[in-house]
Amino acid sequence: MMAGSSDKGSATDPSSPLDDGSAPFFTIGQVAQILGLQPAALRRLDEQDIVSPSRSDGGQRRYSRDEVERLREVVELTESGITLPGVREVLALRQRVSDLEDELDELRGRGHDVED
DNA sequence: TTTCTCACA
DNA sequence: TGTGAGCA
Repeated sequence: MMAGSSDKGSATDPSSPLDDGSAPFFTIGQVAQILGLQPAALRRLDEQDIVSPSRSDGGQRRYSRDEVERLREVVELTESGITLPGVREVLALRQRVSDLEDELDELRGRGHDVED
């Protein structure tokens, strides 16, 4: 049998920061390439508070995997004809729905009667 | 070289 | 929204 303790160094750790979607960072140029946008477009999104990437050495933007996924939703909405302020409203509404759903689930779990 | 901010069209 | 100038 194979001694299962030879390989598996540290490439598939389910609890590694490399798996935390929020650990890996991309430069604005990489994100622009992935989303097919111009670096200036990513800056507009940051200026309009649609996405808030972290900053690293020198104050350069650092986009995490989660930020890139959010950017992808934003570009889809903008390409649908929605303006940036409109996208911001959609994102806010989506978050509001998730928050209310969580609250609703909590009320149900406590045995409370949820009236519509 | 890349990214930054600021400004203009 | 895209591009340019000047800087770190």
